Amino acid sequence: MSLSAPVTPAATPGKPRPGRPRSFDREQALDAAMRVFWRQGYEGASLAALTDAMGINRPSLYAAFGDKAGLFREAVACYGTGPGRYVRRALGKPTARQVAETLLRGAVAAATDAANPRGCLWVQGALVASTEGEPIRREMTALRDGGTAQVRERLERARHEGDLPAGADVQALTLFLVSVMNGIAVQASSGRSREALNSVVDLALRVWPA
Amino acid sequence: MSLSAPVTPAATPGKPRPGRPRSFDREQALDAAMRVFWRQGYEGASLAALTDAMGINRPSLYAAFGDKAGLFREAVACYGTGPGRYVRRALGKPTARQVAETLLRGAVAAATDAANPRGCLWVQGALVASTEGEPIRREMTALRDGGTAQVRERLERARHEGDLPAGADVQALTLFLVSVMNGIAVQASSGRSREALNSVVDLALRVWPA
DNA sequence: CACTTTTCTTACCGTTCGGTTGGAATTCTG
DNA sequence: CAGAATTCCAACCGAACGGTAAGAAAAGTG
Repeated sequence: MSLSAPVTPAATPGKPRPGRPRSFDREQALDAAMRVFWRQGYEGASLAALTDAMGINRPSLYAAFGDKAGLFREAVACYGTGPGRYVRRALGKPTARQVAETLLRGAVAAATDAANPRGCLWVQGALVASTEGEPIRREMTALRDGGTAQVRERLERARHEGDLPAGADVQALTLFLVSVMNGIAVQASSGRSREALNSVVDLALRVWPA
Repeated sequence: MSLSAPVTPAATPGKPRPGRPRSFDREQALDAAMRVFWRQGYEGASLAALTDAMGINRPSLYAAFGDKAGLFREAVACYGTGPGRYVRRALGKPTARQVAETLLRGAVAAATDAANPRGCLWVQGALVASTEGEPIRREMTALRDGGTAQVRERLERARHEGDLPAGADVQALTLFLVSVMNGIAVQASSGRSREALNSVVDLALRVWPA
């Protein structure tokens, strides 16, 4: 196969360090791992499935990412700057309604993107776990709670800015928003179409005060 | 321990059959298994965890339930006649709004019952799975889809009965309802309080046309 | 009391799990 | 080129996985 590149190309040409350069692109491998965790969950994703998708073997994985939990954490972070980046975008929108709409439409888009697994890694990555995976499950719960808190703070600000009615129940609105997003993720994971889920968003937005 | 009953009591005194009677209550063991699947999911629940919670050993489990998948299917059915029985109750309500409210309040109640694991077995029992568990995951998706279809048919009927506006988008309303229920399940599984989730229901019901 | 039927118990089966070891390969440094 | 540093690869580790075999134990039936 004279078509293939040399067996050991410097994947990240960055700076010349001593020692043999790694033969794979770390970010690319991480992206592949993210998709496996996305489809199979933290515990369902076996090392064999991961290394297979990443195109590397076990010791390389451990050298680059520590262990399975470390790889998962990085994959989740990678999700946040990739498919989940709509959350940060939404929080920067000028009005509360735009925040809500961007969150909901973004959740639908991310969870039904044909180029990716269906659903949401934050939700289905570790919704339940065996006793062994329990720490990771708690981490994911905490991560989701952190996101929820950011949304609540954003809406709180909107209320002070008069962007939401003074009497609006920000806590309830936040939880409603996040719950619908979670429901959309479950539905998308079950195969529901993007159009169907956007009609759910249409209805959810009717709740919005302003 | 003279307090304990005989080592092998006829658990289901029903009809005297030949052979040694089983020493455990099948329904009680099934209930215990259901809780383990509920907490850990289909794949996360190990045979060791199951037999431990059920108070029986492996061969007894296999004799009574076939295999792990068979036990899971029975546990899911048991959930339907137990914690999930609110769905059937909701479908029998006279008005569409009562159907919706019973579904939503029931979802909150079932997912936050202190006597049970948090969340919803239908959702978190097999939301994702490894390739090995994929058939079970599909079964659960189909089961949820079946429930969704029943809700849609019920609302369709309500529309024909004039209980919903003639122009109401029944499909969208159904999906909205089920999505919010799913979101509530995810939130409950993450530890959200019953009161907080009932405030989500309050908001969701504001969408309701009638 | 045998005899049949069913369940219970112990111990085991092969496979897969997450993780590691040791040496060959590949690079930079001198 | 020698030597240090790092990675890659094959093979392996003990533990846990789902599932089963074989025989002892407990009931009904003559």
